[in-house]
Amino acid sequence: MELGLSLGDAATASKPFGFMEKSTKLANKASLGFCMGLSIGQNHTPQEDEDKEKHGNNDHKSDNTNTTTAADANKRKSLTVDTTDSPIQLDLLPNTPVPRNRNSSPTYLVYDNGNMSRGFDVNRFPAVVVHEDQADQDVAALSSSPPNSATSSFQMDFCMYSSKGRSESHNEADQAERASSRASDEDENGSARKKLRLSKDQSAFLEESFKEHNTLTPKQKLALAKELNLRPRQVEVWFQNRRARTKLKQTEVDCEYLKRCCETLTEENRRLHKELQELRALKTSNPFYMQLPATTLTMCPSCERVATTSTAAATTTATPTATTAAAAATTNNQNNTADPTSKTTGLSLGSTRPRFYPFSHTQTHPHQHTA
DNA sequence: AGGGATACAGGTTTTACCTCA
DNA sequence: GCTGAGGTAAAACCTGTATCC
Repeated sequence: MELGLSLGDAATASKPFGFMEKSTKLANKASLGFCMGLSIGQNHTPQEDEDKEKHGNNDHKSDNTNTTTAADANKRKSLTVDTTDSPIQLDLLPNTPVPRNRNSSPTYLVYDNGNMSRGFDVNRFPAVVVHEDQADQDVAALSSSPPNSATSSFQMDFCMYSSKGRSESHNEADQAERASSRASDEDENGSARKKLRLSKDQSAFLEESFKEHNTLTPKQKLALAKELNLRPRQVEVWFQNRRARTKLKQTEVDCEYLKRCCETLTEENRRLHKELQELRALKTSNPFYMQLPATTLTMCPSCERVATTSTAAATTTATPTATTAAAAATTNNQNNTADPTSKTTGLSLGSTRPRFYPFSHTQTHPHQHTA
């Protein structure tokens, strides 16, 4: 029965990993009670690990086979960001570049419809005390471990405490057995990449941490890893993937919102075209009504704005419809600041929207082209 | 200036698990 | 009930780039 974690580094290989201390810290938390079992067998011998490295095994093999709980079926739902129940904050500012400052975190929109129940913060994490020098050493050894450095040789079983029913525990046992069986088979085959399925509690814990800050300092990473009995690399990967999921979700929401904006604008465009046709028809059928003898309604070819080409003072003689349209256009212009597409998305939809200028004064080109 | 270390984003691959026929 | 195919989410990985020292 092997309990050590070999990281392929002579300096760190002799250093037992955090789980050796037993995860009573975490288990003592009533809300997070899970224990870790260590399965016997299927462990690599040091020789095997050495052989792996010799054969160019340059990825971070995860040799710890995790028990997959029956509750994991719901984990995905809990992990994915729920945008339906929560009030969606459509802050569609352009994607701000991720600051490279390691002490700052990029701002992602996290749709959080739940309250922080524990307010977990690894910075003030009570259960883990990482001494500075120790942390530095561990960080240097474990954080962002380069290829070839993380050939772990232990297996973990994160089994839920008895907060669930017996049948579920039975299922978990079955799944653990299956996982163990698979792991055994794959080990015999050699270099199969094993994927650790994080337990529900581990995921929840990481989620809480992610809500606090979606990037990790090396020490935070180490503290989380120790607390969850994971490798720092796993915590790091989890956060990377989590950020990617958040961004993807945000992109989907943005896309949906822009689609709605497009539909709205299309509808408005259709309406304005229709009104333009009505005005043209009116002008044709009753040219004296508008008292614009030399006026023609033309569309500016460059900006597609409707404009007159005469010198007639038309506003006072506009038809009710046209007046309404003018008022609407004015209103639109005034409300541009409230247009979400022009402000919050960072897209210049507002500036390119066709504006209806039914009548204008003394201008052959009635408007200014703005960049 | 430039080179190494590090962190991250974005994309891809692999794996576990679910659904359904 | 069992089984295999297909789909999906997530873990792990790879690569390029930016930043810091």
